[in-house]
Formats: sequence, C-alpha cells, structure tokens
Amino acid sequence: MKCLKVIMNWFFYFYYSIALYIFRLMETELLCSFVQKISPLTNEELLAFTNGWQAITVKRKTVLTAAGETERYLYFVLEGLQRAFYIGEENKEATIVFTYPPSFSGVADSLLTQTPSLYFLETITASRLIRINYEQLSDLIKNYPGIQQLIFKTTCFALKGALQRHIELQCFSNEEKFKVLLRRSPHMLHLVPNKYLASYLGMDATNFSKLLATVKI
Amino acid sequence: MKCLKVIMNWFFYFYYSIALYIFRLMETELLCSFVQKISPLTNEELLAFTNGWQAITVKRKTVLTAAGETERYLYFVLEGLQRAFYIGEENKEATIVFTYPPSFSGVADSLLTQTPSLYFLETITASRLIRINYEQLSDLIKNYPGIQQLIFKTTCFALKGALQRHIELQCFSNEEKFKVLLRRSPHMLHLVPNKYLASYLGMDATNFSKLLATVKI
DNA sequence: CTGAAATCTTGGTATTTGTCAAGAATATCA
DNA sequence: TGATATTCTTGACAAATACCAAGATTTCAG
Repeated sequence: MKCLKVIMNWFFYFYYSIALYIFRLMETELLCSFVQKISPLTNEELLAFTNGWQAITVKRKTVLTAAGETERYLYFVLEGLQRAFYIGEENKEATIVFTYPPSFSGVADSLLTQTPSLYFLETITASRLIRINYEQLSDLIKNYPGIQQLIFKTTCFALKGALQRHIELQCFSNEEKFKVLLRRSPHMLHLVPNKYLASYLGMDATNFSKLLATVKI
Repeated sequence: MKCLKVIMNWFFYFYYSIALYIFRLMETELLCSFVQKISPLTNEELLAFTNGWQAITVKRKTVLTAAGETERYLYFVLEGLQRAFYIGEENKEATIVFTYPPSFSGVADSLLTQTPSLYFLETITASRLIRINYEQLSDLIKNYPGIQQLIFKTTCFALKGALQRHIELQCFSNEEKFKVLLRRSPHMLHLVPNKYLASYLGMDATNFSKLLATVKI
C-alpha cells in the first residue's frame, strides 16, 4: 500500500513536470514567433530574450500598474484582455489602449522613460501573462543588439499607433469613430464591455448605446 | 585698378569663408548642446553625429514633407517655427505638434518606420534648419551605440508626449484645453496664428476666438 | 507703401454631445 | 442556482460646440 502511494506520487510528479515543461515551451514558442515577426533575432539572442520571464495568472479587474507608479515590467499577454486607462476629473475614465494575445503589454512610456505612469493597467478578463522586469530588460538591450533593435522597433510602432489614434480622436465625430471601430475591430464588440469601448472612443456610454441602436449593421 | 579688384575679391572671399565657418560652428554647437542634454555622447560619437548635416533656409509656408510621402530627413531646427498637421474631410486641419528651436523636427513615425506620412510638415515662419537623411542616420545608429541610445531616448520621449496629449484631447473640454495652453505655453499665443492654435486644440477657430475674449487673463 | 489676401472677431443659429434618471437585461460570486 | 451588483437601454432635457456670414483688422508681397 505504501509502495503504491509512492509510485503514484512519483507518477504524478513525473506527469506534472512534463506538463509544466510543455506549457513553458508553448509560452516560449508564442513569444518567439511574436518577436520574430517584428525583428529577427539570432538563436543566441532568442534564447537570452525568452529566458527569465515570470508567469502570472490574475483574475479579472486586477490592477497590474497603478497611475503614479513607475512601470516595472514588460508584459507579454498569453491569454485574456487588458486595458490601459486614465482617470480624470470626477472619476471619468479614458481608455487609451486594449491589449490581447499575442502582444506586449505594460505602460510603454512609463517603462521606457522610468517616470510615473499616468495610466492604470488593468485586466478586463482573467489573464495569463508573462513578464520581465526593467532591470533584466535593460541588460538584454545593453548586451544584445538584436534585442535593442526589437524594443526600438516596438517603440516606433507604438509611436505610430499613438499618432494614428491622435487623428481619429481629433478629427472624427462620435459616429465616425464608432464606424471606424465597427469596421476595424468588430470582434471587440463582443469581447469588451460597451462602457470601455465608449471610453476608448472618448464618448459618453449612453451615447455609445444610442449609436449601437441607430448605426448598427 | 585691376589689382584693387583682385584684392577686394580676395578680402571678400576671406571674410565670407570665416563668417561661414563661424556660422557652421555655431550651428554645430547648438546641436551638440541639445543632444548632450538628452543622452551624453563620447567625443567621437559627437563628431560623427554632427557631421554630414545639410543646411537649408526656407520661406514661410514651405512644405517640408507632404502627407503620403515617406519622411526622408531628421531635421534640427535652428530658427523659425514649424507645424505638423493632418488634413481630413473638407480640408479640415488638425495640428499635431509645433516645433521650434532648439529641437528635432520631422515626421517621427514616418521616418522611423519608413512608412508613408499621414501628416504634412510645414514651416509657419521663415526657417533655418539642418537635416540628415535616413540612410546616414541609420548608419550612425548602427555604428555608434551612443547615437542609437540618443535616437531611442528621443523616440521614447516622443511617445510619452503623444500619450500625454492623448489624455488632454480625450478628457478636457475646449475651455480646459485652452487654459492648459495659456498656462503651459503662453508665448505661443504671440508666435502662432490663432487658427493653428485652434486646430492644435481640436476646436473651431471661431470658438477659440471667443475663448480668448472670455477666458483671457 | 499700398492693394490684395488672409486672419480675426462677433452674433445668431443648428447640431452634436453630455447628463440624468429609471427600468430592463446581464453577469458575477458565494 | 439565486441574490446582488453591474451594465445596458431609452427618453427628455441641458450644455457644449460647430457652423455661417459679414465686417474689422492684420499681414504680406510686389
């Protein structure tokens, strides 16, 4: 009897280890294929880059970074939905960006300049992420030209995106912004609460609801 | 008589050369002190970086980069005022950013990602600028870590600025935006035509004028 | 310096957008 | 699963903002 128990424990541990290993392999694989699309790395760089990430699993509505804090991590989203948002006068929220897998996440400007974040980063749904802290990332950037290139490119694309969105916010009416959203990210309508979509488009939630009724289809 | 003419020519050329030399020294000095504040360079890097810039002098309302073109230059402003703006439906303009000395200029996202610009870059007043083309800049970035660091940092600050402005556009009322402008850049009121300031704040020009009358002081 | 063009101001009006409230629908957690 | 929050919808109303036009002012180029 004792013997059986030992064997079972052993089996359990064996399979658990394999499962964990495969799991980590899959995560790493996801990260690898993501970064390779942005900027090709050598095998050595890839190995260095994918090493040292910490996996976290969090519930919905978990604050990953609070406004006022300085961002400590670069995140990579494996599963779930997150948003960065600003809280203004009278607790009005302005959603800056949504993130979902596979992509990096984190308050980019705060992380890169190591200055306090203006935004909150929060999970919308339960999420699985991996993250690497600023010091490790800095070392990687310092020591591997390809990784520096990767982060630089990512930053450039972020800037491009921010300026693109700038236009939409400044030039488009609520209805136009709504239509752009419908056209460009129809899936978001199902995934994200309307409340957040409204705050992403910079309009009142009730107005968003009315647009849904009139503009739809 | 002939002799006198030759001597005068010689003198002219002599002083002209010296003047030009001093001029270039001053320009370079301006660029040096500007970049040193962002990210310190070694002497060698500084020498490499300040070399190869082309000086241009342009009249007011000169288009430096047109929407649809891919930005070819990184500019450094020595004198004058410029703005980047987007032209939307019915020729409505949205000013993205103003640039004035000493600072870099150019459509940052287009230059960095080498994709077509969404904006026009145009001088508001007659301007003196120096510029370096993308290929040269790329080489400098590739060959000098300090210069890569400089451009990377500049990009990060640009991103930070874009996200900061994002908040203002999305959360503030016209009056609030106007007050922020008054507080943060009062000098702009004298330098920049109200028309452009209005389009910078994302409001109608007539509304801007009314705010000037009511909010002032 | 002067005529022509661009810009600014102002009032009135139309449109867009936000606010409030309350009931309906939906999602969440124990 | 059921109780409890949260979110969504809808209407009427209020506020903000854009639009238009015309005259005053300023700026610019020849």
